[in-house]
Amino acid sequence: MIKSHINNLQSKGFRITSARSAIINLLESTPHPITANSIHKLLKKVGTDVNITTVYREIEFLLSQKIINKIQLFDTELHYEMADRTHHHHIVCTDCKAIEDLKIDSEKDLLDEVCSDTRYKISTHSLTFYGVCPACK
Amino acid sequence: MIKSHINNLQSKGFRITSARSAIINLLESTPHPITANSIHKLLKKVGTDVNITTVYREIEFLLSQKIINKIQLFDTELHYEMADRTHHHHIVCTDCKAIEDLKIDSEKDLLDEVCSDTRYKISTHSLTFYGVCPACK
DNA sequence: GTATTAATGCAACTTACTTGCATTATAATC
DNA sequence: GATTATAATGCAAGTAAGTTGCATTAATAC
Repeated sequence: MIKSHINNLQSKGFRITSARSAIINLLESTPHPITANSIHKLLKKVGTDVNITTVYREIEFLLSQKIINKIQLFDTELHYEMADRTHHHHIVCTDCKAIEDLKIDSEKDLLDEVCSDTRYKISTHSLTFYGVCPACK
Repeated sequence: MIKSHINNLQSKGFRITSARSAIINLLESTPHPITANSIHKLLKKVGTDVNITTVYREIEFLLSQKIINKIQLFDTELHYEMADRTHHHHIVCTDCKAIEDLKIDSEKDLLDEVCSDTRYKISTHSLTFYGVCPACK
């Protein structure tokens, strides 16, 4: 049986506050990366009206626990998504701003190529495509 | 004979100020993307002590003229590089913060895969690898 | 129920970047 | 070379995203 993030945190001695569980639930039910601001607004809608500072601190905490990942897209705000999604990338519609997940079949070859070309010890990579989605075309 | 950016701008009726030519020269001689702040500091070193506002406004101008490109890396500052470099990506050392250019042979296959998978009209994409460079390993 | 301390809210701060406006300086024309 | 139009600039103030200090609140252990 797989332990939930909440159970895991609890067993590590962290407190389960309404902000904490609400943010985890929100990110778990959001199928694309979202910003701190969106998290704040969406929590408010659901009745969990915490301070934006708390949202930022909780994001920092969840990052440190490797429960979520930070993502840079083309604008200035950082986005976040659950870390336990299987590895994928993103495609952003420059028109309607939709963000979709993307799986790349040829990814392993790509990584091998870069590893042998650069001699870097690569820890992570990000690949984002920008374009106009079928609906906006 | 290929016209320089300076000549091109001049023939379009834009003025060639010391800030403008210094920033173009700096970016042309810098083999990796740099931030507005770095541009500001480096200009100062060379004796072109312009206001940071001017740097930002010049960046905006050079972007609008498609002379430079804007690049998002993992941190909060935007980076800029000359747009006429042949298409490439970046690899960032998470230790010494060095940024290197990267060419990917299998890139066309990747693009074809994403195009046919998503039906997006893809305009651009960014691919960045993060890791530890050979010197820092 | 009490005690401990993690988590929170608020206000003030920082950083990256932008805007308004008065001034300066490039370059076209005389 | 002087005059002129206006692009470019500097300064100060503003914004937006994110951070920090500190006093207060509340989750959990006992």
